[in-house]
Amino acid sequence: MIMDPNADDRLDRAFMALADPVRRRIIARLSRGPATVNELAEPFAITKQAVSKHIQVLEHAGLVTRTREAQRRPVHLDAAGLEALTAWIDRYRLIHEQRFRNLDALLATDRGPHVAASDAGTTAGPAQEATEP
Amino acid sequence: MIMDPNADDRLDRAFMALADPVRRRIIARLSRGPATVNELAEPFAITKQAVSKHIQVLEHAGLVTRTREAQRRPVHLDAAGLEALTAWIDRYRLIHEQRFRNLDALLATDRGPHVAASDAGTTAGPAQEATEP
DNA sequence: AAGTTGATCAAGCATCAGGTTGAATAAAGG
DNA sequence: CCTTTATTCAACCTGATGCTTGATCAACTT
Repeated sequence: MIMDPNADDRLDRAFMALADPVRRRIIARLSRGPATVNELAEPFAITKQAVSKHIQVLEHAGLVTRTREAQRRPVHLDAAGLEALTAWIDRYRLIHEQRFRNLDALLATDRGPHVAASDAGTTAGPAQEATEP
Repeated sequence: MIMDPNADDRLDRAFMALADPVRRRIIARLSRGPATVNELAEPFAITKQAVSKHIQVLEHAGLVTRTREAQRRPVHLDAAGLEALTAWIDRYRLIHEQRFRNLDALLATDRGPHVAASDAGTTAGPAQEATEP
């Protein structure tokens, strides 16, 4: 698959899209099946134009897709877009946990660790990085 | 400082915090161990004040914590904060996939599905929701 | 053709997020 | 004490967001 030149922008838009409670509720609704703009706008106290904009944000973030059906444009959830986010988060969660396992192993074998915890932290990694591996 | 009783606000801040490439790179760095503001600011072409603000955003979002150590304030990753985000995303990803499994089962037993796919979608859920279950 | 429904475009406005510079605080080290 | 180091606070600018109202487009319905 093609990795678009700046995957950063994709993540920017996706995380930003979920940083709004209205858009999160739209995602929650779409997880139960596609819906039109009117249907999606119904629970909210804002105009349909505003909801339409929210959907455009979600679409541009790669979290939803749209089809044509007469004059309606049903919105569908795109699970792959969500998965990209959990993939990013989980990567660093796992690196973080791995670091703790390494530290635990070190403390188990080496007796007499009189260094502070934070000091041990700064020297735990072999510094293998560039720009978001 | 009072802890807001609104879980929405916490998700707002957490997703918003990750919607910035600088803050994501800070998270990536912290996954390898704690670091000070100066260390975190070094790879960036912005001022330390700006990085300090970014760290405050991450802290307010519950993604990092800070300790005191002489005049330095090492920043530590808070894995629990990240986990809350994957938990939110995965919930709706799973609901979405479950819906597909239900739809597949329906199409396997019921012969004669002449309705459009999107129409089937709008009637798939029994509408059991309030505000983000 | 005329009207209705569904959704978007466009312009305007209030608020906020990210960045800067400059001054202020806090803890070490002379 | 004064100086250096590490970090934050305060004021300010700029551009983006979220929302509104009013007009426009596209596809049915009659």
